[in-house]
Order: sequence, then C-alpha cells, then structure tokens
Amino acid sequence: MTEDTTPKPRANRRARLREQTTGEIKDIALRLMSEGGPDAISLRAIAREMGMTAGAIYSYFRTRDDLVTTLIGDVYSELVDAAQAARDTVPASDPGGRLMAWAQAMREWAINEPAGFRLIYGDPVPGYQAPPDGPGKAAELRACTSLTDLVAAAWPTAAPLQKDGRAYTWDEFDSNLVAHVREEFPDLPPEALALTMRVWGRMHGLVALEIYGHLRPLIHDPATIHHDEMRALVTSLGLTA
Amino acid sequence: MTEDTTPKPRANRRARLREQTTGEIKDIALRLMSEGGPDAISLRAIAREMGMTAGAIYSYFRTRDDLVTTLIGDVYSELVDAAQAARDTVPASDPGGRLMAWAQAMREWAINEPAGFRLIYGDPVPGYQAPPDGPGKAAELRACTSLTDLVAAAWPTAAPLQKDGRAYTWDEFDSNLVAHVREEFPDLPPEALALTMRVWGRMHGLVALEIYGHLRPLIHDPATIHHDEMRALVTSLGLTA
DNA sequence: TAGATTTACTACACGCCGTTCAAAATGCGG
DNA sequence: CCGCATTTTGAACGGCGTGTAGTAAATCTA
Repeated sequence: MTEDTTPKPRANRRARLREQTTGEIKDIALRLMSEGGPDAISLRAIAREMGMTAGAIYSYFRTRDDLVTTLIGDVYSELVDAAQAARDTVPASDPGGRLMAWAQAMREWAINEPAGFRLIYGDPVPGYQAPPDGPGKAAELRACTSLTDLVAAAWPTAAPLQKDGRAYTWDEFDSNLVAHVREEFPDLPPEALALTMRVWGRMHGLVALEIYGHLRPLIHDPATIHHDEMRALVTSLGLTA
Repeated sequence: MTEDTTPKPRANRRARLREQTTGEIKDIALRLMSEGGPDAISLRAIAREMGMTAGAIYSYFRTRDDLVTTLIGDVYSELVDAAQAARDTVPASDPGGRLMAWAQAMREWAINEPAGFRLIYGDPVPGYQAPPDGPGKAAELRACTSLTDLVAAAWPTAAPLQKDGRAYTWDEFDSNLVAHVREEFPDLPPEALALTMRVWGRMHGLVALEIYGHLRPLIHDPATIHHDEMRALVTSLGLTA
C-alpha cells in the first residue's frame, strides 16, 4: 500500500511530509490502541486527535484494514526484535538459556503491550481479515525462522526425546520456512520443524490465556507458572536453563 | 435470568412465550455468529432476522453485552460437555487416554465452531468486558475442575517428573478451585494445581494459533502436530496414550 | 366483568463508526 | 505567476448500540 516510487526524481518535500503524516497516523493509532484496546483504532478518533477529517486518512491508507495491516506488521516486528534482542544476551553456547530468554521476552512484551498482543494474535478489530501476505506475515515468518534456529540448536539433544512423534515430510510445511531451514541446517530432518511448531504453541498457550483474562482469576501470579512451563519445555528438549 | 418458579400452575403463557423468544434470540445470535463470526452478533441483525425492532430485544437482555455474556455461558458449557463426554468414553483406568480424549475433543470442537472458540477465548465483540462472575466464569471453573481431576489422576506418575518446578501454596490459587480439589483429593499438593494450569496452557496454545490462522500457512495439517503435542504432554505426565 | 397494571413492541433520536465523492484549499515545479 | 497534482473538507449513506415516549395487548385485581 502507498507504494509511490516517486515518478519524479525530486519532489522530496512532499514525500517527506507525506511520510511524516503517515507516521503520525500510525503513532496515534498505536497510542489509542494502548489506551483503549485494538477496538479504539478508529479512523474518526485518529482524525479527531490530529485535527483532521476522517476522510483525509484515505489519502494515506486505502482503507482502515490497510492501516491495521500496517500496524500489525510494525507491532509484530517490534515483538520479534525484542525477543531476538533478549535471546542475544545469552551466548550461543547456552541454547536452553537462549530459549528461556526468548520465551520470557515474549511474555513480558505481551504483558506490557496487551493490546499489541491482541492485535497480532487475536481478532484485532471487528471484521478484519488478515491478507495472506503482507508485513504481518513477514514478521511471523521471521519469528518462526528464529524459533526454528533455536530448536535447531537444541536438536542434537532433543531428537532422541521425540520418539513418539510421527514422521513428517518437508512438503507438509511452508516452502519459505523449509527453504530457510534446509539451507541453514542441511542435516535437520522435517521432524525438527514440527517440533518448532509445538514449541511455539507451548510458548503461546499460557500467555494467550493470561492476556485474555482466563488465568488471573485462577492464579494470582501467572508469571511463576509460565516460568515453570518454559523450564519444563527446555528440559523436554534435553537442555538446561 | 427468567427464573420464574411459576407460583400458579397455570397463567404461565406469558412466561412460556418469553422463554421461547429468549431462546429464539439466542439461537439466531448463535447462527449469525457461526456464519459471520462473533462480530456478526448485532442486535439489529438479530431483530431483522426475527422481524422485530432492535429495541425490542431490550425486553429480554438489558444490553448487548448481557446477551453476549449469556451466549458465552451457553457455548462454554457446550464445549465442556463435549470434552467431558469424550473423556468418559475412556475408562478411568486409562488416565492418559482420558486426557488425550479431552484434548482431542477440545480441538475438534474448536475446529467445528471457530466462532465459538473466539467468543470464549478471544475478544468476542468490540469493547466487550467479561463480568468477573457469571455463566461464563462458571463454565470455566467447571472446565478447570475437570482438568484438575484429570491431572489428579495422573499425579502419582507425574509428581516425580515435576522436580524443576517451584513450590506453591494454596493461597496462590482461586479459592473455589482450591476448595474443590482439597475436598476431592485431600492428598494432592498445590503443585498439582500449578501443573493443571500448565496443562491447560499447553492444550490451548496450538489450538489458539490454529483458530486465529497462524498455523495453517506454515503447516498443512495442524491436527498431526496437535496430536503429537498432546501425546508428548501425556508422556510428560508419566502416562501412556 | 371492568378497571389497573405490567409487558412487548414500535418509532424515533442521538452519537458513534467506515466509506464515498464532489468541491475547495494547498503547495510544488516550471 | 500559472498549472496541476495532491491533500483536505464537508456532507452524505448505511450500519451500529442505546435510550425514550407512546401504544396495544395480555395479565392481574377487585
């Protein structure tokens, strides 16, 4: 969306202003989302906040869903960046610690930005349909490849513990992900990719329940449980935290 | 609501009609939800479908959120019933099989009724805030106690495998749940309740990712992965499927 | 059976929303 | 300065949840 490769080599001021306004729209949208949840993202509210008319936003985003799609991409990138940064504070010689760091960062980000989590992993907004590709999917693929890397590092110790799992073939998975993993880790079997998905689900479950308010009434400090679960996850991969 | 214990054996025509209309509203709401997602639950759409005015519904539900709350309770009860029924097809002598049956039923229900899953575990509707108590919470507690029972049955074999978990105390958990478990299983330690939450999260994660469309693009058949993960879960409790 | 009361419903209004469109304002390049 | 593309406005359309006033029917009461 809004892919203008400036037919004229100059015309810079206009483009700069446009970019700035686009950024302001996104910033305000994110602020409204932080304050009132994803549903607070309304073109009219954004325009009101900017001293504009709702219709003016249509110069920057073709529709509200386009704006939401862009926001999802930004927010998801932010999440992946945070998780990767946390992971990289632990040396590669400690794969269990790196996985733990990733998981902890993921949960903490979600707790601090619950609306962002809902935006990415829930129904962001009534009637929104995520496009099959786009910035959101790109960030998700980035997250998934990073997670695959973590699982790959754990595979030597994890493989012997996955005996009850079924056999998998490469063509059961997304081709982009497969291309990445086969290039990066030529010796990795497809079962490792299946394990990656399972790890993802295991990291997601408790956080999703907590963000949507299903855990807090039942246990006072969900962080403890999450930490225990992630330790068990690391252990189940034959690693130590 | 509509708790009329009919003081007079007759003269209940009004009550009967009211109950029938209430049921019709809920049925149509559920149908609309099945067809168009939770967001399709709008008073105006329901009324349109019934040949009424939107305002008429306010005779049966104080507000739209009240209707949604009632629906959540109904749908959640349905889910728990289905899971319990599936669990009870497996003899109590096979706790691993019972857990597997529960998990499979849970996922299958979610796949067949994705809107229901979103209604329970996501943002059902823009701006909806679940009441701290109510039919939804009651069903959730029912699900949780059932899950606790399953974990309790597995505790003899699972306990020795939970060594890296932290110690817990009873007062960290919801008092209702604690009361149930302490009465039903006097020998169970609080760590078993923590394990229950973790099991819940582990059963929830992959299903949530799948329902919200994060798994399908990456793997063709999420069912296989879910099955493997649930088998690993059972194994991690020292049981066999 | 006649009157009083409760209930179910309509019609309308209010303010919110996304979206569209013609017209007006704006500002850049020549 | 003009021409022109872009940006913005303002009004409109339909849809939403929610109140309020009024009406007609069903029920209760005397």
